[in-house]
Amino acid sequence: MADAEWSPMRTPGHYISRIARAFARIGDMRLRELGFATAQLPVLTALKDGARLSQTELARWAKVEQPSMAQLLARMERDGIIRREPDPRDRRSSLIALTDDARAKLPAGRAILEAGNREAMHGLSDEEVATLISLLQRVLANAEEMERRAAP
Amino acid sequence: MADAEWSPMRTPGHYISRIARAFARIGDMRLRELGFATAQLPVLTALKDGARLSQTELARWAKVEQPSMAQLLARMERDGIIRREPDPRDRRSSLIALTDDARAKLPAGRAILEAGNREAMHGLSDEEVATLISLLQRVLANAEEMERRAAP
DNA sequence: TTATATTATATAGGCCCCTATGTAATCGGA
DNA sequence: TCCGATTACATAGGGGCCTATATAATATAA
Repeated sequence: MADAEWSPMRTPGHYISRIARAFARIGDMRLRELGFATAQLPVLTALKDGARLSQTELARWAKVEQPSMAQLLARMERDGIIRREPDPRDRRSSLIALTDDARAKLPAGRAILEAGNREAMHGLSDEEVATLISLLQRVLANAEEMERRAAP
Repeated sequence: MADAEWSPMRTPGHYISRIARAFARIGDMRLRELGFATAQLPVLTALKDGARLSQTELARWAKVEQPSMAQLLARMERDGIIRREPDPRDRRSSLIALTDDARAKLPAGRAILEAGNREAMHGLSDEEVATLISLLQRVLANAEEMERRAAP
């Protein structure tokens, strides 16, 4: 940061950040015709078989904070992707389910995403993809450990 | 997306997205004491030796769109990190430079980030880190190629 | 030299994520 | 049973990224 030799632009973190943004742009562009977005994927997969989950359960599943999920669900409800039903067991909570309309589009969405993933891994052997996933899992575990130590 | 077998949560893209968010949270938390943020790193490194660059040059260097850089620079100017001077050669443009105050904090910021990078790569051999970087570079190249083909 | 690109910023509008905090309902133990 | 702790959700405020579009200044070509 004060030395010409050190380059934070060639660090794994910076590559990861650029790839994350690029994947989001590409996925969102391709899913737009179906009315989906990449941020919705965890919700769509959690609810795909007709399951009904609470907002908190969805937030935990998607690994985002509760207010992030609240906003995402608000947009998805506005766009007709999900529907809320009161939870008979807990008056604080609602159960969230996919609309039939959204459910009907899931197979097309899945096809788009699988094709995108294949393109993104183009030129990498199966073994290299497995290596990449394994290294990413280890780095993610390190990051989570760093956060755990900072805020127990 | 409609099949119990397929899990978009175990895809390289999703791991990458989670790592990117975790790194940003950790880096921002640690840099806060200096008044810096991870999004500012490309700007800080580009200007560290007293260089003066335009907004467009900084956006290209940081690999973000021009309005993103405009907003980032507005926050950095508000926070006393950068200063704008009119460009004598082009009245549309300003030249952006670090304040002395920000420059004085760069070595501390660099130390924080280098320590964070080491922790994030904990348990990975030098060779594994090199492999990870190489795989990420190839995936990033694929992603950029996908965007180039979609919008030439 | 004048009309036409092209370029540098600015601005508007939106998505997605975060922290901090408030409110209401539920749970658990004295 | 009743009260304090926990839990579910809502809301406020902000960072950071994006696309689309407007405006002004510069560059280029007929």
